[in-house]
Amino acid sequence: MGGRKKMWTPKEVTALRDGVRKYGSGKWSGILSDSKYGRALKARSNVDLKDKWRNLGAGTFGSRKKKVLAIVAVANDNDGEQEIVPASPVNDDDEGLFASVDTFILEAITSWK
Amino acid sequence: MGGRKKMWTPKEVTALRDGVRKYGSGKWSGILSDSKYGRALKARSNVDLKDKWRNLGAGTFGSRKKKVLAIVAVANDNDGEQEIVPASPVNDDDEGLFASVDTFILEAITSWK
DNA sequence: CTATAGGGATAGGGTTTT
DNA sequence: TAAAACCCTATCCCTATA
Repeated sequence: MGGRKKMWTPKEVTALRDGVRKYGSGKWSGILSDSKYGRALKARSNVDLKDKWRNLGAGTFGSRKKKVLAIVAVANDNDGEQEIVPASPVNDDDEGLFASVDTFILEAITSWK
Repeated sequence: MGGRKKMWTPKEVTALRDGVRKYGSGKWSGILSDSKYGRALKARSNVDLKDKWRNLGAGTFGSRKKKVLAIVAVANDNDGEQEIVPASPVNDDDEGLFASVDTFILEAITSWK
């Protein structure tokens, strides 16, 4: 029995949230029947949508303002070994560049936990 | 606060093994409901059974083996924009690049101490 | 038969204790 | 440091109801 739990991807969550905005909470089959959202949710059943929506509402994902928790990068050291290191802006001018990375990682974190 | 941990007795382990032999791995509540095995496992919950079966190392269930570290890199593209790219092959599916990179980042963060 | 809501169970990662 | 026991919870299952 491998991989019983299929974690929701940010893409799927977005499709679900957009679907609920259009059809309303509880219209799971309707959302799946919509080509725009159903395509991204192909691997999910109407019950799956219901369960995920319940979890989103009870949890902290919500619509709150998100905070950056961490920025990481992978670098090669002198021995050619790859390692994960904290990545932060070198100076103020770099903040703009890292902003998009922050958002990217933040989306990953919030969808993960 | 002493004695928080209740070590499993040989009698309990035997009941668990016999129960799994009859009902199968994953049927924890079923095992507890069976008078033959549930009696010896009265002090254990279904989650306890799951946890014990896992650290008994039985089969492929609940392997604690660590996943291969996913690697990502932060790079500058031709326009000078910063972006995160996979540093190892991505298994292409219909989720697209975003979902794949997202997974890499999640695993990187998970492994990051 | 199809669909949703709600309660319950399981899988897998994380944490604590020995 | 390792291993056993325990905790957290996203995901999945069962079933009453319409």
